[in-house]
Amino acid sequence: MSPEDRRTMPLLPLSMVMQLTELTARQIRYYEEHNLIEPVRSEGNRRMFTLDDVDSLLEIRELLDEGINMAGIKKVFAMKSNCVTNSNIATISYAKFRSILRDEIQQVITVQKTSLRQGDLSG
DNA sequence: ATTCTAACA
DNA sequence: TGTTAGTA
Repeated sequence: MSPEDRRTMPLLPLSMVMQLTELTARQIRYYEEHNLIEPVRSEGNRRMFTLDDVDSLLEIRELLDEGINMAGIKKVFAMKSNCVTNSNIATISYAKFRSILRDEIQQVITVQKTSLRQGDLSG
């Protein structure tokens, strides 16, 4: 079994994730509604979380502790999902690379604007 | 006993 | 976000 499978295998019930992340059931379900995590459902429609889900929730909690709201957290996750470091730099074309880089720069600019305008982010 | 959805004296 | 009601 690959390391990737270990992190994407749905195996944790809500109660475990609650203890592992120090988040309430309400919060965990709320973040799912906002597509920050995507736990699979099992028998009886119960959420089954992966280790990656736990990592995401732990990061969400850190951002929360820094005083960042849902809007800010979504932006941080959006940037991460289309960050160059998560792309296969050796495989993508130079044009593609520049395209992604341009989008990232634009996102940083957008975040900085909203940050000053509505205090979404701490830094 | 545990989790789920929906809703708010 | 908390909390509660009524289920599955």
